[in-house]
Amino acid sequence: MRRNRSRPTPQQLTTLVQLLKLGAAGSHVQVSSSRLGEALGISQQAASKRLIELERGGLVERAHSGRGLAVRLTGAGLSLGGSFYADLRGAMETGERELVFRGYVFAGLKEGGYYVSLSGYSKPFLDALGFVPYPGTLNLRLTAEAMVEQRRRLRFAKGIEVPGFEDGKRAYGPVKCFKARVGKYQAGVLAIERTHYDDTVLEAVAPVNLRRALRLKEGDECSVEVYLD
Amino acid sequence: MRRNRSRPTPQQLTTLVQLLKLGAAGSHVQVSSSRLGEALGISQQAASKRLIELERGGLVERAHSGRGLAVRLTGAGLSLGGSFYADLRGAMETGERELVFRGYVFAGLKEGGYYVSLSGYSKPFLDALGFVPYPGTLNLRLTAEAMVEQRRRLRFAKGIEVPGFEDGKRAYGPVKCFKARVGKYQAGVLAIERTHYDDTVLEAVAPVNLRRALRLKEGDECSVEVYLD
DNA sequence: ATTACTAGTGTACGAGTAG
DNA sequence: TCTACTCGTACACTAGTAA
Repeated sequence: MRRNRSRPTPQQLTTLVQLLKLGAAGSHVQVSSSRLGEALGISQQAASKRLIELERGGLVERAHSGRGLAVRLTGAGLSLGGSFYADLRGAMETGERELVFRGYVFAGLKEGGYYVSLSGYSKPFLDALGFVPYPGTLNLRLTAEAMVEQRRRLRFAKGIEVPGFEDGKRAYGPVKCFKARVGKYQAGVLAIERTHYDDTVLEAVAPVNLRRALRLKEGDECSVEVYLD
Repeated sequence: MRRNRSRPTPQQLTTLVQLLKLGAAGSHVQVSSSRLGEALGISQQAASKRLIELERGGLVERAHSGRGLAVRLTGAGLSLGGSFYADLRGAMETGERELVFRGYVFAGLKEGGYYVSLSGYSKPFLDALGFVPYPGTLNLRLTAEAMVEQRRRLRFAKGIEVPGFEDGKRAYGPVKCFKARVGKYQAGVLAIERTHYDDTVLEAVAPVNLRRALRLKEGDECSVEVYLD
């Protein structure tokens, strides 16, 4: 006996997820088998076959439409994708909702500090965190491997989105942040993700100059509580 | 040429997700290849091979431990699982954050009504929705297929968890609900999921007796706004 | 352009089994 | 019990190509 046929194959599942990413959840999405294949890293022919298989299994509706296909998940497909998503969310969001970081104060690259200093971010930050940040960040260098791993969780946690803005000259993108606490001060942590290198740095903002308020010097140890929601 | 080897195979991905569900994100998890195989719907031998492949790819750490194996995701594995999750979340949470339901008032099975009438739920509901519910629910029968599909989204949306309680005799489980509005009244919608049949029913609660307040009779049409977050 | 057939091939699988 | 080897097979894939 091969496999319980009532269970979707990994191929079916990943194809379904890809279709969800393409927006085939609510309404029909226009997709060609070559584009789908490209997105999945397989050939056009294999993508075509996968769609046919998904249709056989009652997971998608498939109709020829102009140059390509119009595809939409059926109720069964949505159920499958939805429970897969719900399961994964349960797995990813398990654990503490509050992370304590410990690291060492360092000057940093003033990247976050630059953004916080822009007056256009004041209102968005007030809405997101409940305070207007002091124009400068407290940078912590994370050395312990456990801390770096913990930092990585912030990449994939939802966080709070601070919307971007334009000032006429250029546009400033949205920033993901988290509510936090440093010592007795209400604070926020910025999750600006550019490179994997960033996982050793934690950037905190607060209504006050944290460095001065807590009398922190370069290299001092410091801890930050981050609230995941 | 087969496939771009830098991309995980569907098999690798689903195995990784299963490991995440088993809690291999933060710390090592004790798992036997047969149990993993069972969870994945494959044989013990295949599960063993998949773990070896994942280790080869640098996605998990694997160590023999007593009777079975101790498995943990590496940084690369967490990154992969995390971005997969983030992508899927983006896909699933796309669309309106506010759903408008339209259906017909009917007597219902009084299931939700029974729960709301229990005094032990009063405080949890107050915390979750901001009001103590009138002991009875307004039941809407959804007939339009679009409404039923929309109703299905509530199954997989996160919602607000109303914690359960014990009253000495028995324990009452947690209930998922959403903030909502019926006419001019602040309300809530209960998402008690027992069977797929439930997707044609929407159960609303409010601080007042909605049926009386809105002068609704059996079979009257009525609409409910549900807020997904 | 497309979709999707056919043919041939690599591989993931289950079964059996050793350590 | 466990893990994980070998082996034979079923199948998902790529390539070629028709419509």
